[in-house]
Amino acid sequence: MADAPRVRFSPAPTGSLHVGGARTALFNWLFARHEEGTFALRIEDTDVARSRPEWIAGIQDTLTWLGLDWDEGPVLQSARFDRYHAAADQLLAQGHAYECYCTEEEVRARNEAARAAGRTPGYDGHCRDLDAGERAALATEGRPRSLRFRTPDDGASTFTDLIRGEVSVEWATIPDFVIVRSDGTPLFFLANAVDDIEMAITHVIRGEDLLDTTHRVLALREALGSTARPAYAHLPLIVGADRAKLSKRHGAVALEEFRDAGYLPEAVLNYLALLGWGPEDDREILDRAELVAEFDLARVVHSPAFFDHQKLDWMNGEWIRRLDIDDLERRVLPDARARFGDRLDPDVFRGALRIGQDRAVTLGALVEQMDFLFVDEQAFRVDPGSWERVEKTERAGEILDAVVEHVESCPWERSEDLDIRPVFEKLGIKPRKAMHVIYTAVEGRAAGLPLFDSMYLLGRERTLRRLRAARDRLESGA
RNA sequence: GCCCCCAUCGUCUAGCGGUCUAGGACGCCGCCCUUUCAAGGCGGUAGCGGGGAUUCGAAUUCCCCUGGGGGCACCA
Repeated sequence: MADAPRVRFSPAPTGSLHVGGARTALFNWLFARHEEGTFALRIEDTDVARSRPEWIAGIQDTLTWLGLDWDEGPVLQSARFDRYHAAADQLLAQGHAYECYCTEEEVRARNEAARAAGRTPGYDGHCRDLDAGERAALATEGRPRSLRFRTPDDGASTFTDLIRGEVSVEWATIPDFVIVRSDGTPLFFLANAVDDIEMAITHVIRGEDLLDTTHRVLALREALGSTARPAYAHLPLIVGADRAKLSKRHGAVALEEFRDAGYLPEAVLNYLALLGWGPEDDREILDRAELVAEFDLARVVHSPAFFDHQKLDWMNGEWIRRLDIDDLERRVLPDARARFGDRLDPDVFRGALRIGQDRAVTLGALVEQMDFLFVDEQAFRVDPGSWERVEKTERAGEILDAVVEHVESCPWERSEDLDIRPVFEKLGIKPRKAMHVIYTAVEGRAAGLPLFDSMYLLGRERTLRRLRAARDRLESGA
């Protein structure tokens, strides 16, 4: 067990957990569980200004919702600044880092000038080789002092990525970078390197957008005297419809949005796992245990994956169908209570779940579909688009009359009693042509829960009232 | 501009030199079922970016091109 792997998920708490972060967390977790290693949570909040405690809590809540439990942490980098300062002092003393007196504005201005001139941007080494006198002079001017890491002048940095194989880059193309801000706070590179060393991280699994930074972190580790190197695995990016890295402008990307819309954690987990990875066989629906059993970094694909909401929808439906009725009820109840309050009748609710489970896409949509059952009768409204269709339907009034007559007189013991197909048959109208009229009248929209059960759950009185209301409205042409 | 990564149906992917007239899934289309439909069943549409090279043989190996993406912050 000496070499049980240790991995970490290390988000920056500058927002809620989004799709890309969740996928990174998932792959780390799957790897740790499959290898029976350790999964740690580390919060990279070195950017104090942009980090917020509520985001830290939110990220933990979302991970918990997904069922991604961590064995260590959360380790907060903001509580470990002394470690980073010690490391910075060491690097400075050994000449791996130097004091830089350029202001942020100056550096930015020179970068922009370089870009405009068609030259490669990046720190130009302005303060790289100052002597003690020059440094003292700049310091007495009251200039801000940051610390920069001195990258090698020549040679190349090479590491073997578990997914991509050997990745190499010339040091000459990597400029010196800041490791301690002028306000004294450490930066990502430093904190990341120090913590990975101290936490004895063996495998770093993260997004491909960090591929280039790996060279810098590796150089830092070496400068800090670490002889061990973690294995790196850079996951392909998740992209939007324009093939660019997924972000807010692509729509729903925060996991909380999916949770609130009624996506099941099982489905989200399952879908995310299949984004850039898959088991050896053809299975698409896999539960947590199956994912853990099958997970293998070697099977992670190399190219970016498009986040397909449609496939997620399909998968969510699959997972909803797999729930037993008690489980389904437990998951939907809070939302239904919030929506319907006291009007929520438990028996009717359960009945609605039974008939709705078969075709539900999200829990949220399912609750919305049963709105007509719990709405205050005065507040019952018909969807305008559906009503338009009713108005265009031939003999709609006649159909309503006939159904009213049927509902008035038929037995009312079971939902089967409410089979109104014979009514259509008598009228010589195909149910498929005009059934939507009754759906709209009773449920308020053309597409909804199965009709006969719905009418039965609604009760004879309310069903009749709505049918008659629709009849009257049709007549008055309102 | 420079550096890096990537490249099979619209999308997610299987494929790791012959068994590929390229398989599965989502979507889409059609048909069936049916209580309209957003469920179910059956079927269909659709792809190896281009050019060289290696080889008896290339989706699979190598090179070039093209295309896409990522990075180049006192963000992470």
